[in-house]
Amino acid sequence: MIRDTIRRMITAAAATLHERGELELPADGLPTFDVERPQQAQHGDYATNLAMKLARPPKSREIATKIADYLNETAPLVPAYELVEHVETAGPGFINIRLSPKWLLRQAGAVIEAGPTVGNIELGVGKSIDLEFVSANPTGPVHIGNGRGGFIGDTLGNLLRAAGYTVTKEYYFNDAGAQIQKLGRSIEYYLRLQLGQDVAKPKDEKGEIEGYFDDETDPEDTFYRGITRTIMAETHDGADVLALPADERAAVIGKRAAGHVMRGIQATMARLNIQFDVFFNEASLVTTGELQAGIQTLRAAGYLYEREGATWMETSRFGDDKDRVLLKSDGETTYAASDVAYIRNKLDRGFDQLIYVLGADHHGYVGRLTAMAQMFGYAPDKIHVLIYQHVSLKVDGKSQRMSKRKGNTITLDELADLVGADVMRFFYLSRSADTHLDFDLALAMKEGEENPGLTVQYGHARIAGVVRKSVEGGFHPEAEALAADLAVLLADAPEQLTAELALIREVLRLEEIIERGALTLEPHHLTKYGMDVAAAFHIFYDRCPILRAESDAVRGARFALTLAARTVLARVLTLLGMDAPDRMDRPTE
RNA sequence: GCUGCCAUAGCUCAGCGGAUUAGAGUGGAUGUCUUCGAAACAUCAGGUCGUGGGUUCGAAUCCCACUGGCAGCACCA
Repeated sequence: MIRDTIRRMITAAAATLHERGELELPADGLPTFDVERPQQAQHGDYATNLAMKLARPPKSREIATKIADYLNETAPLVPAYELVEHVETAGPGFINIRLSPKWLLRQAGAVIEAGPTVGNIELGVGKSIDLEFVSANPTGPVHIGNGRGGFIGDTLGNLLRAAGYTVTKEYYFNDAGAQIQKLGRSIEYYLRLQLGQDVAKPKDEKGEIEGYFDDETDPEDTFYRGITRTIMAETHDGADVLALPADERAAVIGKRAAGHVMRGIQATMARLNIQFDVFFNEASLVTTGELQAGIQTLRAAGYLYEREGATWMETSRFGDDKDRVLLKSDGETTYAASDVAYIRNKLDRGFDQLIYVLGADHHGYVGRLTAMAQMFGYAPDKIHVLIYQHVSLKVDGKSQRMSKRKGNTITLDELADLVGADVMRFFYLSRSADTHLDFDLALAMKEGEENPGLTVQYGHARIAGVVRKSVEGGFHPEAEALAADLAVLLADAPEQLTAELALIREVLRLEEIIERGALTLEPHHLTKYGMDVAAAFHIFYDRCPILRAESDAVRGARFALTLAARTVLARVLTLLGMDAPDRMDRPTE
């Protein structure tokens, strides 16, 4: 990576100056310093604050000058530093590094040759990560809130893979426990209704209606009745299941219904290109005995105790704010019990890190998860929890909490029908996970027509169009590009050269974007970057004729820039889980 | 009460302790197609970075308090 080279160069310069006695360093060596992209292009390609870390102004200015002078002397002599054009100092002691235009342009070939692996780095090579996201209960369709976790998780996984990690994308289905019974009773109600029986909706102990139902105020909401029809078709109009003893009935129907819901969720995920390697079922923890084994282990380790008839685990010993109930007073396991078994299952699979992408309503989970890992003897820093803030729905300019009861829930499928998967992905991924997402449907639909993400796709399609046209005209873009010497572009008109250099600079930033996204677990930088690359290409395209370039040599060089841009745009779109189209339908006037 | 998150242009949002002009998209104004795709490009207008302190040579960025908003604090899942 370019930035690493710059950093090594600066470090070496400081060391050499120190040996010569021209630079004082603290006893514990070089302080940590930043190598960053200045906000303003006139300050060069990279800037470092090393001198300011070593001393305060005005002394920092002296140090900066010493280092800059040294670099200017040595850079031309060291082959590895050929990327540097000039080093200068500015302000309170910044060292600004300007890259060589010739060197920059010549990187295009390597980008094209890297193809779909462009931007890959080795940050995580040899490390494995389990990445869990969505994990919505199989009791109903996934809504636009679950979608946020889905898009963030999926793209984060892609990003981590690009950074070299081995990533398992995982979905945990809570297909055991009370909510499945509840689902069973709800479907049983609909079954009996279908059969013309006189039944009432199921109720809890307090006599309140409890379960999962279609919204009766919305004639299009037939989700649970649809599931019911499917089950009727499978069970001789329900006869097979309704004949069961009462205590088994809810479980059997619930399990069957949950299976259908799960397949529906999987279809929704597939449609949105949210990919998973593993769909893990909570129920399997029971059948394999892992649930009981986990409890045994904790008991043997002395982390369990009885209080008020229930069995608790001492998670507070490991930093959780309170202890958690493992077994209820009626002997049933809690959700936390499954969590314990599941986290152990994951850790025993040998992952170096477990990442959870969770909604803001789960932020109290962090302490509990790390405590659980420690109870099994694993280090707490193996657990990383990425919290995304909630999605609320904006109706008539007012945001309100989504509520099935109020009939203002939107499912992911409904939204995908309206705007399409690519628009959704870009819309969601443009925002940091920390921001509250007020989903304005009217705005999303408008953005669907005029979406920044489409500009990125259009950039890719536009390039594909140029390539098509070139081939039709008898040219060989790829061969010409790889044979070209881009240094010929240095003779271009200033306005053109500026656009060409801006484009290659943008293209070469991909590795840094991937590194940053992987280190901070923030996939949203990719969308911004995609727009930057697309914009750089569009400006280049506007100023620099490709096919009609003034000479064969210039044409070849511009083919190289064009194909490098295509390579990076395709990669970014793929990381974002979007299509990289070769053509797009023209918008209607 | 305790914990986490948010407040930046009309709107939706970036902004990785820095550089006398804080960015993008969108919306507004005005130009640019007999030319490789105008879903593009160019120019202009638009901001007390919620408020008040503090740390620092330097704060939208770090710390504290406050205001407003969201979420959580179950023998629910």
